[in-house]
Amino acid sequence: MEQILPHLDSVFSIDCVLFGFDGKELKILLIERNEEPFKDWWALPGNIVGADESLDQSAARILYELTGLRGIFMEQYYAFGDPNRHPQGRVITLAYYALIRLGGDKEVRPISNYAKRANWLPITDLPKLAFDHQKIYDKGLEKIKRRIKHQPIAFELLPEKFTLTQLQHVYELVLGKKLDKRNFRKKIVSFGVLKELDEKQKGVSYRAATLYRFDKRKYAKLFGKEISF
Amino acid sequence: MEQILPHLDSVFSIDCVLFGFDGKELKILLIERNEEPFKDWWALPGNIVGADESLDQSAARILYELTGLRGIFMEQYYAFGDPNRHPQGRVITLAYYALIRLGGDKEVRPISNYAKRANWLPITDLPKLAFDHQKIYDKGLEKIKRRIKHQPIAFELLPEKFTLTQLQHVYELVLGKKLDKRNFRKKIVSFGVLKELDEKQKGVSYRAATLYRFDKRKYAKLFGKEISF
DNA sequence: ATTACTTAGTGTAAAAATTACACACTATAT
DNA sequence: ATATAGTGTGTAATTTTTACACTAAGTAAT
Repeated sequence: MEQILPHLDSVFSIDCVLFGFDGKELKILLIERNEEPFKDWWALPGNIVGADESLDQSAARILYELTGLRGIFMEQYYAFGDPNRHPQGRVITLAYYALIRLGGDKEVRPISNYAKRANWLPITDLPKLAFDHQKIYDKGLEKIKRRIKHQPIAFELLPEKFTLTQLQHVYELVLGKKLDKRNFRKKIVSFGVLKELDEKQKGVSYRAATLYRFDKRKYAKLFGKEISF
Repeated sequence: MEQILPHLDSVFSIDCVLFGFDGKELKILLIERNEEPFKDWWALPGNIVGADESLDQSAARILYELTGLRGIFMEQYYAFGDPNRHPQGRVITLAYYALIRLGGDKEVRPISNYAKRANWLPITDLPKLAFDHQKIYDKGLEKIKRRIKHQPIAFELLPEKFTLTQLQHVYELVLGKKLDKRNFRKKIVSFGVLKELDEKQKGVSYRAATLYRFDKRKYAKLFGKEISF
């Protein structure tokens, strides 16, 4: 984000709310700033849009630099441009959210000159954020709440193969409320975008659940029809 | 829009899709450009964001300069920033839509140095647009299609007092499909945000319909509950 | 005053979707 | 074998959505 302050009239940046799900909690990736303003505060990762980058490319780059991940689902959702949102000058920022399956292989590796460190923090217990980043985060959460009701974005937070209980768990965390198990299954299956696999969950000390996969083909065919939770 | 091209690395502008309803058709306000690039083409009105303006303020100013109207409902909906979207340099633009009741008092008065003239053109018959403005418009229409299903924005296109048939007409034009009269009335009334007036339509050569008004108070009370069409 | 015309305004039955709700089954661990 | 923890399933009641057509009210013309 707003770490660099060239003497231009205005700066255009992108800030990202990276939502991660580790099987248990919904988290976002925050960086601890190493520079003024807001030194030592937690902030959303962001950066200035490069001269030859599209907006989506820029967002993907920012995410890559911070996590080493590519091919992550990201979407812009709101531009913040209050003249006073940055204490040192005019910075208009476009917010993106990203959805990431955590807890496997890849570690977050914060290699950034303006960040001390980066951490996945549960959204249920966030620190105070720098700039207007609380507002940006709030709007991002709002956005995915609406999105998850109509678009198949929940799968982006899960491994390729998942159980229906895990899927329900994602919905519950994002929507912030409990859902009925039987009704949830009935509905989600009725959309016809899940493929039931001949495979069971492994490594659990109880009856293993059936694994499912999101079937992009079927979804593409449905396109136009509205999914609705 | 992008008429001025200072020698900056990047320019940040706002483009507006002004939807107007005159009781019959849904129209948008387009300007005919007087300068290269795209001289003589039709384009969405837009301008560069001023140094001390918020984004919403800037959008409101652009609308005011073109129409003389203030206090119009506007909302940002998408940022377009392809590096090649403007032939002469990097211009990132944020798109707003506005909803305007046409056909009364106020005339559109295009006083702009870069426009020959401005015209309300029916969305059913639009000319080719400059830059990527077709894409911007398409996305704007998409946006209000979704919005009108969940938020009470239809009223912005109507006079303060309107008939249910007029309201239905707005929905039909935006959604691009016919709706059933009885079901429409049942539903819209069931939301409980309309106030039936003791007043009838005037100046029609047939039975006058009852007038209604959008009741902001009632709507505010419902806030949180979702309207759904 | 009669008539023709145009839109307003209304109800119901069938179908579909949503909700609320509880227990037996399966696998593992001890 | 037993305890434990989560899987997986059905139904009835309610609500919502859909499809559908005629009478009433007012205006205009004769």
